[in-house]
Amino acid sequence: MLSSPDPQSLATAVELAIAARSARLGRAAHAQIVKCLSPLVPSFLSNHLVNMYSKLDLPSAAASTLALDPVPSVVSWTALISGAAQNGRALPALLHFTAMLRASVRPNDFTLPSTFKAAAALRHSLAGRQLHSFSLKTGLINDVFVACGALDMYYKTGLALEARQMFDEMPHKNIVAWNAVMTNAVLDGRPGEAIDAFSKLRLSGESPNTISLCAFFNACAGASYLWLGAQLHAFVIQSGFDSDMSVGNGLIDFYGKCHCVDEARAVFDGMPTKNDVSWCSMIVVYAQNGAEEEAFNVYLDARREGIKPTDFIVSSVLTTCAGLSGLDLGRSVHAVAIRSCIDGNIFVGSALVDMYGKCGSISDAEQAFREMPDRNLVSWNAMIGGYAHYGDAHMALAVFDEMINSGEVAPNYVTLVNVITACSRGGMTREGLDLFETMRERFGIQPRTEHYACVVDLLGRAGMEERAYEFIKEMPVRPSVSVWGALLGACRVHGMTELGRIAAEKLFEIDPQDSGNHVLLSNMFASAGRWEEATEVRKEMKDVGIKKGPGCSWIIWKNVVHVFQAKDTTHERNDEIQAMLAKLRREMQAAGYVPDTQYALYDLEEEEKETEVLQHSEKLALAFGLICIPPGIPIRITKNLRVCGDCHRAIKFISGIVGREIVVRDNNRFHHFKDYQCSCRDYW
DNA sequence: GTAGGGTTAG
Repeated sequence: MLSSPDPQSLATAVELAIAARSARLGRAAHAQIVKCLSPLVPSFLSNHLVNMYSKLDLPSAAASTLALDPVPSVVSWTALISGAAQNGRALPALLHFTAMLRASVRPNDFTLPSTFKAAAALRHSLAGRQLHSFSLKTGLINDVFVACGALDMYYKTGLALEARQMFDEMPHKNIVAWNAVMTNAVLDGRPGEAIDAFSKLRLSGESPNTISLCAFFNACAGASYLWLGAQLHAFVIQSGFDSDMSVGNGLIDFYGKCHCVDEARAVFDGMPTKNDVSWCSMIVVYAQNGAEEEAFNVYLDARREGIKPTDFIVSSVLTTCAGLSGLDLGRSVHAVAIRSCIDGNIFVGSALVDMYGKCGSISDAEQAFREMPDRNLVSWNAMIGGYAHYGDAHMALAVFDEMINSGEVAPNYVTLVNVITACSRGGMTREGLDLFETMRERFGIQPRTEHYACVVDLLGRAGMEERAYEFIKEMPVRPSVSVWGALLGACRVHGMTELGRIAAEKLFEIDPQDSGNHVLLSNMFASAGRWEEATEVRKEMKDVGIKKGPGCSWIIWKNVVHVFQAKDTTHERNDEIQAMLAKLRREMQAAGYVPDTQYALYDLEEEEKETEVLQHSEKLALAFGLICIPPGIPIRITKNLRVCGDCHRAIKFISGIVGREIVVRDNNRFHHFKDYQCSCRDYW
């Protein structure tokens, strides 16, 4: 007969399974232990096994292994509790702790930190206090690990005063205590306090470690302290910390939040090893700095590198797709989410609702919303925002009522912005005003400047510009750019040139460099035939050195973004596009279309104006779409400015002539064109 | 043999 393996080598096999993070190896080691040593499995092997199952996040295997130990030791219990706490199962962790006490096993200095962590995760300050007094009575609080656990727990349960007091009273402040102070200051939105703690830490003679550095960069990112963070980056390079992955990830995020995209990329490219967090951070840097295409490319690179699409990555990329208005890209990411079994994650779900809403597929947004296993405030806001974008005020209000009645979550200021915007787009002026006037008493939400802007927009769209102006004059807070911008936009649509000029001048005062407002004013004069004033505004822009961000429209076809500017002839299929435009012009005119040349931007002869409006970017993009997208597939165009009035009329005609569905998303809302009609019913 | 503080998203 073969000699059995000795218990020590069996323990080694269990440890190897942990190191390899392999449940298969772990189960094999367990089977071998049972085969060789049953029924007398020594307690120390039982400890190893519980630890192994806990670390591999197999909670029921861990619990049943412990249950089969006739005398489970403090080590087994501790492994069970810490496994639960580390893997986000805070309530089971606390339940194990009480079960341990009931079994008359005394917790030790290794048990308490994990238990504090569980109480902190549950935001349960009473459980935390109870654990704290337990630590005091047993004297375990004198252990620095236990004290740090209590400190962190007090911060996370919102008792910052108790936490500070504990910290001040600690006889020996180790690096973990300092780090807990810093990370919690950042989490609670007090980056200055974290930076302050970092300098005190250095004065105390303690050396910062990678976690202190992460917290520091995080604080600099939150406060946009570019200079301070860049200085510490130099220190990081000197001290060799830059090869650490977490520090690198923190640096990427820091530079991204300070809008230094190239620096973030340089850190990313220079990292010796990258993980999913590094890739995700890089995607977010591009997405949050207006480079959605680049963000999507980084995602594709990550997939090619074999990076697992995590819930973080997928929700970030979905936001990118929303920004690009890339419905097909978004759908493909949705498929990835399903295959990776993360479509039930609340972040992913909300991002899906948001993406489908912003890409104009409201039924998909609704479906994604209804299928979410859990919903929170952000999910509801995304759904209401989707209907607002779509211009369906009735559905936005219906979902809003459903949210209130469900009692799941209370609305916040974003919710109110979305509902009032929906009322504005859908022409429900009375309902929108009612919501604004009662939001404070009904929902306890203080109106912010965003809400005032919504109301100005609401009145302006309904043709009540003068009333909107009176409303602005009576505002208790200083009107922001968006408030005056809403008035200017309304004046442009309704040809209220004089009031528009007042709004524009206020805008120039607040933000003299913004090109959009100058262009809007100039266009308004042009529409009114006041060419001299229009030219004057343009000239002023040139003199002050304002660069005009070009208006452009784009269309995504076969994963390629095709961008067009007005009068753009640079596209490789320009000849076909021009031929298509000429053909459309003839057919539209036969159907009764007359070009609306008030939207031409220059003082030209009538015929030249007609040619000018024909070359607007949305028409070029549409012509391109008609050439390459097969019949039956809706054509989706996105524009970075508001769609022009002539283009709106023309596209209504074209949708009927070619018998196709055309969806235009401008910076304001969606227009679904079908059979000579638009979903906005010409009210926008 | 068992433990603490961490980077990314809607």
